[in-house]
Amino acid sequence: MSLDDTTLSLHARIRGDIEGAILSGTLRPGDRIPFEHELMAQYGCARMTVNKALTGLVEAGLLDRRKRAGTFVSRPQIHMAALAIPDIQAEVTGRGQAYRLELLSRDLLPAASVDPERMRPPRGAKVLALTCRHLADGVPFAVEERLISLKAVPEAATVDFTEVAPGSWLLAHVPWTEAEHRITAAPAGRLAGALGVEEGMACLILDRRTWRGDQPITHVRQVFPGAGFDLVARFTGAGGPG
Amino acid sequence: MSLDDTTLSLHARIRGDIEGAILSGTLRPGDRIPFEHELMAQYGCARMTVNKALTGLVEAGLLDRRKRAGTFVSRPQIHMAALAIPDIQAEVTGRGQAYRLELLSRDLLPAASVDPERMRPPRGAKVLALTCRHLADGVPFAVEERLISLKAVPEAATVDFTEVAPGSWLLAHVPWTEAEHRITAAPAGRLAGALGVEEGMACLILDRRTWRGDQPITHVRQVFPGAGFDLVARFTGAGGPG
DNA sequence: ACATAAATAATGTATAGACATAAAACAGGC
DNA sequence: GCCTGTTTTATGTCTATACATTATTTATGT
Repeated sequence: MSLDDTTLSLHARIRGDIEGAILSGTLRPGDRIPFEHELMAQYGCARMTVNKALTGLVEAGLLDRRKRAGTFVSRPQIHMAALAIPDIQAEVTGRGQAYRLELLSRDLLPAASVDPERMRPPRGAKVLALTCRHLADGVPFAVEERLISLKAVPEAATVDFTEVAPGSWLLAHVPWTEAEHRITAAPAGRLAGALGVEEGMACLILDRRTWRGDQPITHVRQVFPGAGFDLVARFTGAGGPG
Repeated sequence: MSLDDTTLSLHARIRGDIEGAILSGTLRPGDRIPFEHELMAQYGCARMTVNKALTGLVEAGLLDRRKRAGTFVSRPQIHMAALAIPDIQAEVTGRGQAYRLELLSRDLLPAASVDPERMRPPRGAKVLALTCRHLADGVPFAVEERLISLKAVPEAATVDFTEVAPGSWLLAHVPWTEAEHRITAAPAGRLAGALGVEEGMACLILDRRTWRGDQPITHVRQVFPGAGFDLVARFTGAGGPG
């Protein structure tokens, strides 16, 4: 089962063997895998080493363990895929295109005047409202309206967002604990005018809200022309297709 | 820092303390946390116990460790959010609406005739091609074109997909290791006609491909009318907003 | 038969110690 | 200064052992 082991620690090799057997289908959901003392004998190591491998696979969601009963292959239940939070600036420059940012508006709003559908900042907090246009090789390809709670990110008030895109800056500086994405298709309206597309053209709208604990950090609505822009999510892990 | 500990194991408490300090912002990205021997003294336990807590936080992506240098709070780099793979059937019935499936076409294709952009099945494999329409309370709201590699899922050839939606069946029966989603906005075209929307109406198109190892399992293109249908992805974890 | 108690067998947690490994710090020698 | 070894130090891995916990099995008393 195990391949080349010269570079791998033993617990990583045990883990890899079992993971491989599960992902290849040799071990199927519900199957019991050998007891710790059997794996000890099989690999000629201490129980703690086997235990470390199995504990890791439990955390990864591949195994379930029950005292006295044994260790079993989990039934796939995490039907999730990862959607990369698009860092527009990094993606454009990563493709070798020239990225340019235009700051169309910048306002400081009191918390009370913020649409609660978009963000519910704490009472009395100030909110920075930005409207930006993103250009690749001089051609506009995205417009974004963003709210940033200065209660959560006070440093944002002093950042020059004509140089670095607000999304890139936030990605690098502020950790979040919760995020919600909402993806919609809609005909080009008010915002899409700045993209230079025809009225009524199908556009992709990405709403993203992030929090740290209970505190809202940012809300952004990004509008992309439907033609030529996809959101791509790629995921490696265990689950079931649908 | 630690709250109630009566029910938690010591390594879990250490881990929770550090995780809490990171998520609350007390510890910031790049900060060094105490050395193992300092945490040993602080919690009055063995190094292995501290090590187990820290190793778990490394696997969770919250910490980075460098020999000789110490242990540091990770810079948010996992800019990912989870996009639930939509189980259309479960979602509709979960909202208390009546779900109905219409199988518009069912074909068995040789591997060679499959568009390689959609799927690259192994030579000689047969591919099941399905076209379905999903209805909620009698109203069509999604159309899907799906390919299923019978090499990967031979049982699919015998399933009656007029009863259970192919997505739901695959979710329950077939594990995958890799998935790719591609989300596009486009005006209603050929497929969207079956939705009963006007020509040119903005639609949301979701392409999903899944693999187990190198082997392709399924490709599906689902078309939703732009009005009234969002994809929502919610994620709890550590990262940075953008 | 049936409820209850005890033995058993698996995982869960923790320990103290040992050696390996890698990167930073420090020394010399040029 | 600059390069090159050497030492130091923190993490990485592994061991052998101990006791705790929990679900199952077996034994026991009525």
